[in-house]
Amino acid sequence: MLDSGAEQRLLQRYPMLRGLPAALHEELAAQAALLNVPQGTVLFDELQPCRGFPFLLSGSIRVIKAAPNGRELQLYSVNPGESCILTSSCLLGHAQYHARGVAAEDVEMAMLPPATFMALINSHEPFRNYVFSLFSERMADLMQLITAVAFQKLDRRLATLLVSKPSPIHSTHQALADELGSVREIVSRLLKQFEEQGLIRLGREQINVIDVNALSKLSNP
Amino acid sequence: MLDSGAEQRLLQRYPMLRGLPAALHEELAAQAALLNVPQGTVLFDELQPCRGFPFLLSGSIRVIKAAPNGRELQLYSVNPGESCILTSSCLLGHAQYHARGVAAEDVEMAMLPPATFMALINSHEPFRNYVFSLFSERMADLMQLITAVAFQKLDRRLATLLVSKPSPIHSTHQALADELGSVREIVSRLLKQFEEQGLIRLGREQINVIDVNALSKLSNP
DNA sequence: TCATGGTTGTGACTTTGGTCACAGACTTCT
DNA sequence: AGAAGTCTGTGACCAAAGTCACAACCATGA
Repeated sequence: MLDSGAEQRLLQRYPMLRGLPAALHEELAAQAALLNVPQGTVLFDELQPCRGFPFLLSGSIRVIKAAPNGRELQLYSVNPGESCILTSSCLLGHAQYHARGVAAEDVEMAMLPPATFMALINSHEPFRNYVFSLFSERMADLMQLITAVAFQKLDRRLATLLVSKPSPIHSTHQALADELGSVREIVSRLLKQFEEQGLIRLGREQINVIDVNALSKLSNP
Repeated sequence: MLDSGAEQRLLQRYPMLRGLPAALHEELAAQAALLNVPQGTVLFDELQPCRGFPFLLSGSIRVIKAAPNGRELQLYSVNPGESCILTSSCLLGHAQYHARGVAAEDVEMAMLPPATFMALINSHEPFRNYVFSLFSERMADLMQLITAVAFQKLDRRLATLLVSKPSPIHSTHQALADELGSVREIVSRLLKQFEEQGLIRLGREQINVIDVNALSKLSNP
């Protein structure tokens, strides 16, 4: 059940929900549940069934694959205004999750029960188009990721990661390794090389990008 | 324009197209174009816009990513009754292709213009659900592929590939390497090892799986 | 301040996969 | 039968990434 403040923010983040037919609008407000979850919470995991569709209002979610030996790889991250396409996939395919979702920061979201989500999809074309284009986007991301993992060396992928973040970057080498699907030592080593080449400057949990151009060239040669 | 024979076969392969409202049914029959393309044809490629939505009637399509150095990696393959979700993605996201599609055998398909596809999606719920579940399935496949590429050694991936095909397998080592995103020599070497372990028997363009159990265990330890 | 725990640096080593070069075998076509 | 092209086997070598072990460093709070 959403209060009117929450509903305002929902519509602001997700404008394609405006102009709903009255009945749907009622149902949306009545059925959605406002949730606050702290950073680090596992929101869903592999082999679990889906319990609903989340509209992210603030914070962000890392969607990752974890290997049995402790290594992990980030598939993508979800930000406010986007949606967890993996969840859509589960709901629409009546299947289970194939990855893990973790709150990267404190997260506030409006959770929609499956039935309401299906009603939205079926009766509101703007929302449907929104879901479709998200599918399309994520699909492209995943394919990009696959080629990166299959064909690109780690220094290039690391460079790509670095330029994709606003400098200065606050994260540990381990966290970067987890995004790339690699290990801490290798990332440390590569970062060191980048520093020696004058591309970045390293500090504790901090990376300053000095030469964006050179990094970009490395990232996309 | 479909003749009634082709339409029969289309409906047989794609039963969710039955029960269309008359107007849509007309449009489908009028707008769809029957195409025959020989093995090896590149049906679409990266950075091209989509020209339509294909219903595969016979044959199959390999969807691959090609690296600049000549290596390639198969993302998935499309068989009759399925659809090229990548194309849906393009059409629905108004974007371009992110991979290449090649006819693995001679292919017969009914090509739907974008506008007709959109009309189908928007007005026929069974078809829409079909597209959604395909999205869901492919998404799962891609995620599976990502973890395989990122975390599994090549012998395991090769074993998986071998058990997924009906024995005897007729293909060259190069073709297997292209499915895995690796190179011929490595695949030859691994196959040799498998043979020495009594898991398979090798012949020219032929692989007989001897010990499925052991291979499966390798594939999924 | 001292202990603790998280973060980083680093060297030695191993494994895996890729590259190169070339030989031998088989197929097909003339 | 001979030539050309394709497919396979293989050894030597290389590079990238991962593993292990350990030291040093920093921040925090007891």
